[in-house]
Amino acid sequence: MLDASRLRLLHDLSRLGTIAAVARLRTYTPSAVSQQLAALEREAGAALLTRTGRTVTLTAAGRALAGHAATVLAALDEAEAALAALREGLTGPLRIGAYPSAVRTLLPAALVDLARDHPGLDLTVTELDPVAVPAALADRTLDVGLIQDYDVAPGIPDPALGSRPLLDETIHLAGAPTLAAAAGAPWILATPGTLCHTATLHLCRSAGFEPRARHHADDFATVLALVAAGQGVSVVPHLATAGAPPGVTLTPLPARRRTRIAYRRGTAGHPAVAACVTALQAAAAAYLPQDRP
Amino acid sequence: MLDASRLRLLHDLSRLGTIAAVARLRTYTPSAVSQQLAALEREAGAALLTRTGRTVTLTAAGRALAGHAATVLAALDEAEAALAALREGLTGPLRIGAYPSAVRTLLPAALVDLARDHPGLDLTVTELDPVAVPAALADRTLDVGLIQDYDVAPGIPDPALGSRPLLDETIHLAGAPTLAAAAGAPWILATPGTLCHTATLHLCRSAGFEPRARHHADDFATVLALVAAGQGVSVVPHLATAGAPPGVTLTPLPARRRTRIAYRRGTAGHPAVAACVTALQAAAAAYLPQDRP
DNA sequence: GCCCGGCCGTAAGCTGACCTGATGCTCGAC
DNA sequence: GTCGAGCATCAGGTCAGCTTACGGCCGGGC
Repeated sequence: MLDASRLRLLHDLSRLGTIAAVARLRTYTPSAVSQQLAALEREAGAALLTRTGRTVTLTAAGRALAGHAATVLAALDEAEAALAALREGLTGPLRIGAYPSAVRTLLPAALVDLARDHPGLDLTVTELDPVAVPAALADRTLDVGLIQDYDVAPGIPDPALGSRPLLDETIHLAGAPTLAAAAGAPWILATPGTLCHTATLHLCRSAGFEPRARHHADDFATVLALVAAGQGVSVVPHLATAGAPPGVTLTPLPARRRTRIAYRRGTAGHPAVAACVTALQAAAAAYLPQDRP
Repeated sequence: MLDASRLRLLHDLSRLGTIAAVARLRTYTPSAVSQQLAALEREAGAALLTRTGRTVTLTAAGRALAGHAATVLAALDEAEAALAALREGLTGPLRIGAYPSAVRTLLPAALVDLARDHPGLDLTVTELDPVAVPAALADRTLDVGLIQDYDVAPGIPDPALGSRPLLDETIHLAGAPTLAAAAGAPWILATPGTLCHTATLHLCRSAGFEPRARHHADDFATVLALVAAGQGVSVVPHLATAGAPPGVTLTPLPARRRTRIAYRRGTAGHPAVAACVTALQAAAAAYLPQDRP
């Protein structure tokens, strides 16, 4: 019978690409991972990976088996979720990943609720960009994470993840009355590669111009402070406008940012995940009434 | 992470009922099984079984986990089937279970075809009653098995198994011109517990009488020999009438026996299983034209 | 062109998991 | 009451699997 922990290593390899990365993720030595994958090849009776250059790539059989490994791992997730659902109280670790502005606004209320209702839970919050959430969930570095989706740059849903809607916010232009007026102004952009950066680019390009970057800041509080100091213009979602410094003009734009709470598909039935989803949805509902377009 | 081989032991236990039986099936000592299940309980964080009298029963958590274990094992089956499908030639063991009359009639032709087309296959045939086939498939004692279903006593399909139709035969009364004439005659019955025995009982009872058993024989060739010797009457399916001794009157009855070829759901995509299914269906087609009602 | 760093595989050695066999207990049947 | 079946625990030996150490290979940088 194929070994599930070896299948997990293969599944990790199919996402990460190198044995060394898998070893770092699982806190093994690369040697151990290499040996386990070699054993899996023996079990499978087929070559699963080939050395290409100084790295390895999966063969067709390797890719096929990695796909089936995802199914097996999801089934194991479901089994563990079912066990957790049968246990008396909610206990154990729950690792939540969210982007900075959510950590400051939504998370505190949700964490208080969760800690009050389920004192046995061991909550850990990690701040990270939404684009890194799917990988972190697959890595089992996170159990729950907030992902985003701009209507101007819709994302493709990950088939390994389930998700529930959380927020649907208006995007505001900060520092200028209209997008046309902001076209020539200096912009405050996020670091390239983040979702925020690409969404801003999409927004400006669909308005017919390329933003001229002057400053780079990921934190919206920092961004708004720079705008208040007259250092440039930027776009911020509704959630970030709560504590905006006075004197910053905010103009709603015809663009929306949707936030969803995501989890591995197999853990959908896990009571801790379900409790976290409801707590976050309750916290989001407290913010929603302020953002009716 | 839950261990798949331990989950398999739990799954076995849920079907077999005792740790000793699981140990016999897996050729372990009961001590090893007991230790592995104890380790699974530690992993699961819940009591999975309780001692009741001198045996054990599953708790609610144990039953739930056993159900999920079936899902995990099916996913592992599918992964192995996918690997086998990618391999060059068909190799490896294929264990076929069938009832005696099929072993004599259908199997030889199918085995010849299979051995010719796939010389790498290691074919093993086991003679057993259809009622034992689902358990043997679940035990992994068999890979493919013939199951039966009388329209007078329809069976309930096993959700863990897939199947394909193979034969649909007329049942013949042997040794008497009509069922009414056979009511008072001595009967040759199969051993109680076999599907054949219960089907005969159903047939007689729906005709309004209880068959009086005189001889017990499971093999239809033996049954027909006894009928030819004037020792009693019996019912035999079409497949068994091929080499009937002369002088035995055979009367078609308004009852049919359906034979299906069954396999574990996860192995549906296994090329060896698929090849066996097609070979048996081809062999069955050679018998079918003789049995148009 | 050459060196260096990262990646992968193999060999050796040690720790720990796991199976066996023995022992003791409980329960049910005769 | 005795016996047998079933299960758990304990001691002991074996083997899988990890780490460490080492060598080969490729690609980028000076």
